[in-house]
Amino acid sequence: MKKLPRAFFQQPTLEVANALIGKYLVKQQADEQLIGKIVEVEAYIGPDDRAAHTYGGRRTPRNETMFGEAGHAYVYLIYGIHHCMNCVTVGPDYPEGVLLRAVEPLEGFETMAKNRFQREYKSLTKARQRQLTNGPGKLGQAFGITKEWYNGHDLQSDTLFIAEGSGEDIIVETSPRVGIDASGEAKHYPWRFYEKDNPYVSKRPKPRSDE
DNA sequence: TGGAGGATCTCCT
DNA sequence: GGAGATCCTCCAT
Repeated sequence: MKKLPRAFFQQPTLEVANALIGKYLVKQQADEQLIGKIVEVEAYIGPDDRAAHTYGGRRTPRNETMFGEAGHAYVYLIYGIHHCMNCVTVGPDYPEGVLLRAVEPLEGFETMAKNRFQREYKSLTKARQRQLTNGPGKLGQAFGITKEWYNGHDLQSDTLFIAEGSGEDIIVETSPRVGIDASGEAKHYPWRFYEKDNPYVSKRPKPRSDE
């Protein structure tokens, strides 16, 4: 399992987002490893991006991590319930990052099933199995990533990091982002990246534009 | 299989 | 006071 170096995250945000598809999210939990292949992400480029928490350089206690060094985790609470994980990119004082929207479980199925549904994996329906990690809040819960423990976490550590993938060929597609309808121009930016035809991708892009 | 509505923290108006 | 980078349950097809 080869950890991605900090230099990877210091590239331009859109390049990092594109390159993250197919990489592995790894968490060391007790004596078990949780591994998920990243299949869907979104880029958030603060200063110019109305949809970002850091639009216009807005700086609050919540998003302080985004202003720090690249290669750290920005974990925030959304709707008061769900934890979502981002990778901070570029560098200090450039509040940009990539939201991890979905992963495909590769190792640690039992732990993920327990974290999500308090059930054994084999007792889950097919639909539930797919719902383990096919959304930003879901993967956060499956991996046990909370803002209390992991906001500001250095991804060079051994407990939570991003690793090189298998090297398989991956077809990456792009689309506008999800869930940001009220964000003006930025909602049209094709800053969502996902692996073509992967069943764990959270949502299919809309068949047609509704504009 | 899909749409409506509720849950409940953080920040802005 | 209200909306949000969401997800779950319930109910109707």
